[in-house]
This record gives sequence, structure tokens and C-alpha cells, in this order.
Amino acid sequence: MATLKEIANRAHVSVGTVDRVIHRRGRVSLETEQRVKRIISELDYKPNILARSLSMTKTFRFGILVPFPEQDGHYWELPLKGIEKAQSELDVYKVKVKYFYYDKYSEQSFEMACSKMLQMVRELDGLLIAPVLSQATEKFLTKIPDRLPYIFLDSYIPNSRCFSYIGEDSFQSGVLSAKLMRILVTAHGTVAIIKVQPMDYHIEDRVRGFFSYFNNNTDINLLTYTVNARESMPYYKITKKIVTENSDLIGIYTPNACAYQVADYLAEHFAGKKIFVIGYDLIKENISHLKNGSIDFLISQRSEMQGYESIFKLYKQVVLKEKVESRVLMPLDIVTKENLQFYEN
Amino acid sequence: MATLKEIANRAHVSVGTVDRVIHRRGRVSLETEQRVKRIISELDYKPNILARSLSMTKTFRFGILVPFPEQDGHYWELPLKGIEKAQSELDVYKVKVKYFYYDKYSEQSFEMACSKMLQMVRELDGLLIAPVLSQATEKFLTKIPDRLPYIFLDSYIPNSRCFSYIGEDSFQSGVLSAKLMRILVTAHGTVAIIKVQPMDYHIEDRVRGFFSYFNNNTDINLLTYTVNARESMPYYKITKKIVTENSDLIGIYTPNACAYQVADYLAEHFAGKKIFVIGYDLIKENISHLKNGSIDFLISQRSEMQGYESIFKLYKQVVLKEKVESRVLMPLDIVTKENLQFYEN
DNA sequence: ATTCCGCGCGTTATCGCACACGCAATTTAG
DNA sequence: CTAAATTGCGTGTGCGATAACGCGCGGAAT
Repeated sequence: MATLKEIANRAHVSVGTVDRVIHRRGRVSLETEQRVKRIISELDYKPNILARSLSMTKTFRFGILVPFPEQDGHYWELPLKGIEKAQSELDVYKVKVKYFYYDKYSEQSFEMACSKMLQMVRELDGLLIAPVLSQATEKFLTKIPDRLPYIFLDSYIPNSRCFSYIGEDSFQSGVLSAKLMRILVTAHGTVAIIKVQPMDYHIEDRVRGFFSYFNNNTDINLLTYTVNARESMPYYKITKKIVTENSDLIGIYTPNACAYQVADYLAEHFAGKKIFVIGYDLIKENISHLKNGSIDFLISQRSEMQGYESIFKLYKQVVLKEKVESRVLMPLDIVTKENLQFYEN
Repeated sequence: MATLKEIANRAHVSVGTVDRVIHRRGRVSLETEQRVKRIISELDYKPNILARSLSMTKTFRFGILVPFPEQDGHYWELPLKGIEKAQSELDVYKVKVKYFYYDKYSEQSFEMACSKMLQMVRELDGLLIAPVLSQATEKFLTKIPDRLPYIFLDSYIPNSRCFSYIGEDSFQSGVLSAKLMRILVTAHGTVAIIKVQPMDYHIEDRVRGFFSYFNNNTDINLLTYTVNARESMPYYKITKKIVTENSDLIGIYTPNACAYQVADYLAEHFAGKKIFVIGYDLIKENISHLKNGSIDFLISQRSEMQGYESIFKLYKQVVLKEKVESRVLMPLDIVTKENLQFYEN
């Protein structure tokens, strides 16, 4: 618990000098600078965060670039909840956030949000980006000023200068789903996997993981179907198609938050035979289907914690100037009827 | 973001007076006290925690009464890790902890730890108790001074004046285990449940939950065995007994952290037939058996987070004087080979 | 009447850090 | 060669709250 003052005494200088060394504000001779630095590391000096943020005049602003909260079946409300929680906890540390929403199915909307953000970029100290529209995001990244650090949430763009990625290991989450499906289905038969257009690397990765688990397994027949997310009721239609085309259907894997739509159809029009359904994310509709048994497992990627952590990592990187891990992978929680209650809220 | 000074100005008094009102230090006339209180609630004044703990002279000390870390297969290291993490984060807030360990199989050792704690009770501001030895703990509770708040970790003693309990819903965790076992075992046969002596309510609850799930299910034969924890290699012996007595054995449920001992035996002497094993807690030995497939599922009760949270709740209750929920139930994480990596560390 | 005590309040130092400012001693420019 | 700029350093103030201290006033005790 060394203080600035102690450092100063030891180095035979004033606190002002030590402060200048720490903040690289110059006006210190090379000799004293080295002496001070040595003593700082000798005493393992850590600035008192309380005092620091108490005296700090600057407030930090982070821009949040994410899809409209209600998209993906209100999925985006979950990370936003975490973001708000982090924001309120970091309020005393003078951290504010500024939201820029976009329609994840419209590049134009995305570009609108980006340009709004760029207009006030001078007031921002860091960005949180959910790069759902990967190509459009890549273009946007080139326009971000070099001084401005950014972090990815939910999914990821390779070869960018982002300082960290907060999210899941999509491939492994596919593997996990496959394992669960394997345990569930006791009989031989067909398992359908529902892909989505427009393509999303993140989701594709889950599907790849799913297939990789079943790689050398022959008694289960894997069949891929593709829906177009811009149509109306796409999952309803595709589920209908799946059940009519496969008399030996035993399971459906929905590698996104839309499992509830599949379960809806099955519950209404296919109640006779048990079809196992595995999906993602603890959104309201999925939860109620998990409760009534028409969804068997939900994989949760700690969406709320993702939002929370990403703001905290921004705080660490920008305000505290600490090193942040370049990948922070959230646990893949297996949620079922019997442990759901502890994951809700 | 009202400050003391603003309150003072509005109430036409000095900050000293407002401070005296807030901390009930007297020397304020009834009239001004009410005026100040009114303005405080009008402006929804929340003290700045940073400034508060920066200026605070008092340091808070919490006593930790838990089993030796190495007991239960080093299980207790997990909550302790969380406790240490919380302690280091709360260091700037002037929070210290003081450990009192006991042997969970010796009432005498427990009483020793208690009396040590009571000797320095005047220096303590709160207690964290793992009431593994329930009767002995009940006796101890009567000796705790009324002024001293305490919180339970891991398990619980009813009708006590503890301000909160941090842990799992043991019954429901048994239910969850049963559900998983039900999915795993496809054939008919016997599932063995291993109880422990001396009895532990917590563990018994898990077993009750397990049975309740299978209540009206007849194609699985449930059989209870009991080990004596004070013997040497008890699980080794009991597993041997189980496999020799049940030719139709298909699964074993170990409602505590000792599943690895069961798995040890099976891997060495019973490699031929697949026996499904479900156990608890991410201790090192269990983890390696999960990896090599001799344990199928581990239920994790977020042991590290339990420790972390319990210190934070003490901080909230004692230092911030905020209300704390009387029960904080941790999620029951289902851990398998495929998602283990995200729960490790 | 003087001393004394307690009440009701204001004042001020302190916590550890950030940052603006000021003041010599030098260096650079004109 | 003098004025201006720059370097190297110390001082002082503020952030918001805590808590010790001090002071006037009035009533009780001597």
C-alpha cells in the first residue's frame, strides 16, 4: 500500500514529479525519472483507484454499436441489460455509455448508425461493437480513428486491431449441442439442423461444431435446412417442411435464438411424437418452451454477462490502462427445465 | 448526483451537521434533523462510496469459519479462492478477512476454532460461517454477540438470525442429477446412490431430490449405499461392493465431491461395461476424470463464486448497510467434457 | 456573579491522487 | 547580449466524505 507521497519521499522529489513520471507528462530529467521508476517498481506501487477517480476531472464515454434490442427475438436486450448494470456500477468512476442501434438485416441502417457515431467520435473514448454484419463492419473499422480502442461483443472479425473479444467459442458450442443431442436421441433416425440466410459466421461455426461431433457416427442421419430470416414466419414453414419430409425425425438443432418458433410448430401440429429440440439463449419465448418441455436444452452463452464484462474490459483498458486478455470466452451453460430457475433474471 | 455540500446548502446548515444527521451522531436539533432528512430524500442523495472509503478511518474485519481447505478432496479451496479474490478487490475499501479453519469430522476442532474466534470477537465486524457441523454450529451461534451479523456459506441452519445464505438449492440439484441420469441410461437396470456418514443435511437433500425425480418411474432400480467418511478409501470399497452385488448396474450417483474415487475404481477394475457416473464440484481429480470419460456429468455449484459473493454480501450488509437478499442461490452448472474448459480456473 | 457543562452548530484537516500553476535555472532566439 | 522560451521541479487546490475540534450560548451548580 505505497502512496505517491511515500514514493516521493524515497526518491527525494515531490509528489508532482512522481505524478509527472507516472503520467508521462514530461518535464522530468532522465536521471530522476529513472530513480522514480525504480522506486515505483521496488515498492510495487499501485495507484489507489478510489482517489484517482475521485480526483479525475475527465469523464469517459463509450459508444455501443449493437442491433436493436428487440431483434433476434429480443435477444439483444440481454447483453444490453448487462451493459446497463456495468454502467451503473461504473457511474462513480465517471464512465458513461452512448448507444447506437442498427437493424441487423439492413446494411443501410448499420451505416446510418456508424455515421452518427463518427460524428461524435471526438467525444468517445472507446467502442463496443457487435459485428453482426461482418462486411459492413469491416468497412467501418477503417474509419475509426487510430487513437480509439474498440472491443467486439458476441462475434468477431479477424485481423482487426480490436483489443479484445467477448463471447462464446461458437464451434465448441456446436460440439456441446451435438453431444447433448447424442445423449437425448436413443433411437436411430434423422436430426435436422436449421441454417440461416443471410449467413452469419458465428452461427455457421456452431453448425460446423455440431457436424464435427457426429463425424464418424453413422446411425444418425444429419440433414441441413436453410431459412431466410427476412421472410415472415420462416421457422414455422421450415419446421413443417422438415416433419413432412422426414418420417424418422428425432431431433432438431436450432443454432440461434429462434428455437421457440420451431417448438411452437411442433407443439401445435406435431404433438404425437417426441422430437428433441436444442436451441440457444434465454429469451422469454425459449424459456417458456423449456418449461413446458417442447424445448429440451438451451445453451446459454451468458449474454448478460457478456455485456457486463465488455464494458468492464473497456474500463480496464481505457481508464485503468491495464492489459486485457484478447479473448474472453464465456461459459456455455447447459440449461434445462430443472436448473432454469437459477439462470433466469 | 447530489453531494453533501449541496444538501448542506439547501438545508442552510454545514456539511458537518448533515454528516451528523446521516450517521446519527447526535448534536443536532430535532428541527434541523428533520429538515436535512427531508432534503436528503428529496434529492435522493447517495453518498459517494469512493470518497467515503477514502476518508474512512475504520477498517472492517470479517471472520471466516470454514473447514480446512484440503478437506472434501480440496473442495474448500474453491470457495476460499473466491474469498481471497473478493478480499483483494475490497482491499481499497478497507476490508480484511481473518480465517478460522476446522476439521469437519471433529467437533472438538470446530470448538477450538470457535473459541479462537470468540477471543478476538471485538475486532470483528461480521462472520462468514460454513455450518457443516450443524449441531455444533447451533451451539456456537448462541455465543455470538448480538451486534455481530453473520452469513452462511454452502449450507444452512434454519431459525437462526443469519442475514443471508449463499449456496445451492440442494434438493433441486438432486433433481437435476436425476434428470441427467435418466437421459444417460437408455437400458433398464440399477442406479446406485452413495450416501455418507456422518450425515450431512446438505447431501441428504440432494439424495431426496434425486429420488423425488424418479418417484413414479419403474424401469430403473434405485439402490442406496452408505459409506463412512472416516474410514480409509471408503468409496473404493463401496464401489467394489456395488459392482459385485449388481450385475445390471448402469449408473452411480455420488452426491458429493468424491465421484473421482468411484471413477478411479471403475476405470481400474471395471473398464469393460460403461457405468454412468454423475458427481459434484470441479475439483482437480473430478476434472481429470471428466476429461477421460469416466465421469459423465459434474454438477458445479459455482463454489468460487459462492466465496466471492459471500464476502461481497458481508461488505454490503456491514459497510454499506444495504439490504441483502436472505437467500442467494447459485446456478447449478451442468459440466461435461465438452464445456468443461470454460468453467476451469 | 462566576464557573462549568452540554447543546447545536460551523470549521478544517485528512484520505490519495490529478493537474494547473508558479518559479528558478537554463537554453534558445533575435 | 538581452528577451523569450523551455526545462526541471515544487506548491496548492479540488474531488466528496469523515471526524476531530472549536466556539458561542444558555442553564445549572457553586
